[in-house]
Amino acid sequence: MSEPRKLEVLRAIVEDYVHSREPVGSKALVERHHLGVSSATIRNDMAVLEEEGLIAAPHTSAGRIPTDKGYRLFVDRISQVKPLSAAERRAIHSLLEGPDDVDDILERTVRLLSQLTNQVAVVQYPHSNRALVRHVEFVLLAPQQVLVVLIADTGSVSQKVIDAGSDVGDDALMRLRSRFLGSIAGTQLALLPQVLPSVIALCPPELRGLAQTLANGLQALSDNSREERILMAGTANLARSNVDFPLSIGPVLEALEEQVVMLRLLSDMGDDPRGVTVSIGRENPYDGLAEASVVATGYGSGAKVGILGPTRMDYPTTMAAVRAVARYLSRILGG
Amino acid sequence: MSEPRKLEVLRAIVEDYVHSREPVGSKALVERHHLGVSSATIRNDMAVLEEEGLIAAPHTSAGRIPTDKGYRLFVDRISQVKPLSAAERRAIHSLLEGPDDVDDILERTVRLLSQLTNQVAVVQYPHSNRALVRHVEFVLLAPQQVLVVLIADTGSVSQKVIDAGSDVGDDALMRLRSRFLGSIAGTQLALLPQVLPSVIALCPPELRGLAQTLANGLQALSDNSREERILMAGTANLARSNVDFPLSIGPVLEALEEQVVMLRLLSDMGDDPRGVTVSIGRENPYDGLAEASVVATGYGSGAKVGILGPTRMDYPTTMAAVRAVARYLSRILGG
DNA sequence: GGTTAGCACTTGGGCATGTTGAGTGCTAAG
DNA sequence: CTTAGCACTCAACATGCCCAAGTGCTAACC
Repeated sequence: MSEPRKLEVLRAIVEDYVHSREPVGSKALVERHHLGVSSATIRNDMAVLEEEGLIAAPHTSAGRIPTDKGYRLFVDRISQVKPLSAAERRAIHSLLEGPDDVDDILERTVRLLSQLTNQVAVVQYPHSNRALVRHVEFVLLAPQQVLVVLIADTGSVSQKVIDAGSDVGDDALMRLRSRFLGSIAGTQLALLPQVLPSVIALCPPELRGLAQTLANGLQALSDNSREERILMAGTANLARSNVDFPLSIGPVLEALEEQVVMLRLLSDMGDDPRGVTVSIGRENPYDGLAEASVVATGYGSGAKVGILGPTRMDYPTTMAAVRAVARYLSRILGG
Repeated sequence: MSEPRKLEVLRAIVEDYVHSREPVGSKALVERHHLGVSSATIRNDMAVLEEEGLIAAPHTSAGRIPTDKGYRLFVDRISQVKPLSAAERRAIHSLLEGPDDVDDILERTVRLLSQLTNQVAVVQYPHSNRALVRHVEFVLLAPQQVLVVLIADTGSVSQKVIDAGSDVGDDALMRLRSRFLGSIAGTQLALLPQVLPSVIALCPPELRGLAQTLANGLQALSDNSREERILMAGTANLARSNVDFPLSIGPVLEALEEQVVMLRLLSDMGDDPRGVTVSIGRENPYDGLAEASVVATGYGSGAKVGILGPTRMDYPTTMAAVRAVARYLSRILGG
């Protein structure tokens, strides 16, 4: 039995199964793909593949379906990313043009990606490490409540209401605003922790308490504001592709709702800058996603875009779509 | 046949069916509810109810299930809102305390509501009609791109990137900022359309073009920023309660993703300030929701909170939960 | 009049049984 | 190493049967 043919058989099984959703048998295989051998030979090969844990039979006399491990091998060694169709390229082009809000762009991106792949699309807010502080605003909402607004030069705006603990004067707030603004405008968000203490130190003693509170607020905003959130679209696709497995859809929806879960999932996936990363079925740390795969990649300065779908998915085209969308996204939002 | 008993029978059918998910027959009915009559009598009553279109039989010899019309009658005339349990009251109390962001509060609200009801919870961003302009900020992102930020005294922050058409100077922007701020700080968002033209008129001619553009931006922000968005949680509950009807879950997810659909749905539902409004099954304009009901009510100054679930739902408790949550929300966010 | 008991009738669901066809594994020959 | 052939397995489908739940109706009852 030749090694190349064995891989060819696995490829054929994966492709047929993804296409038909049904276990594929040896006879059907030789008919659909012109491997130059008989079904009996294929059967032998399949027996080997099964022994190696790459495929499995749902019951004694049914065809085989790929295991997680089988998909893994397929993705890593057999498949090659399919180029997108011209229509798809055009769709990406046109949908992502227009010099709009970051939020707008991301929203359109997930929609587009979910339509291209027929899966659930997910995008993480862009990392703002390199982003610079463009503006800071303190707004008094109530005697003890201050709204802290942090605006980056990327156009991202984040805000937070903080509790001052004691009454705050409007003038004090103004003075602090100028101080903060003067000191931190233009610095990288990531450097705030190092810069803020010196700002506080320079404040007149009577304002220092408030300054500290505000600094904490800014700190929190720069840490976890945007980049810790995700946007998604296309959950309805779950219902469509999983007509037969309604059971598993619940846990998946739960996972999708837990932003924390999705964020960990995305960031745990390596950061290969050239290609997309795939996490298949049980490779996946979260139990609810045992029958799901995630295809994702980084964009811009390290945030992730990707899709989530059933393990039985068309990896080559999906990977192509994710990669293409990520590239455009990088281009639009700047590296 | 007495009218009151007929209603009593309908009530019993609804309650049993909601509880058991199975068509309910005449015999089971007399056993579980001590109506003082025999099953034969109930059968006669049921025949009448069926004639009136309030209940239906899935097939010749099965029990009856309520129709949309039946639920309608149940909700309107028979049921009375159940008081929440002490534990539930406490949950509402504790989860909604904490003087945080509007976004935070809303997010916690939908989570809470979805847990209380085991349905999909939906909340519309609060109407900001009465909100006052607290602050305005123009930030230059690129030579021709300006970020317009509008901060209301409610703590709501909305932003938008606009294209200036020609290069913008930082100083010009500063001057305009002061002008706008001086003129519109403290005015109601809703009144912006009337106030903005006069601000522009007062600008020096060379700035008027830019002023107009910025004013348009502010206008757009005040119109459609927040109040046209919704937040939701608990989509996983759909999968749980609909174990038997996996078919219908797809369209429902689609509807939920289309914010426009949900917004229309919510605003089309009357605005009875005292009670919750219920829209049952096909009463619902959107086809995908033919087997779903929406229970919603207004809060604050007219935005909606509510839940969406299968027509077969426990209306009394659900309505109670929605009402209670809406009340707390009104209280926290201020009328 | 409304209510009830009794009974014939309908029908989906469960179960045992049989049949079919796809698919396998194995063996022996090429 | 490949292939033909064959016995074997087993889900899926079909058929027939029975049962329980539930109905609708009629005739008696209060």
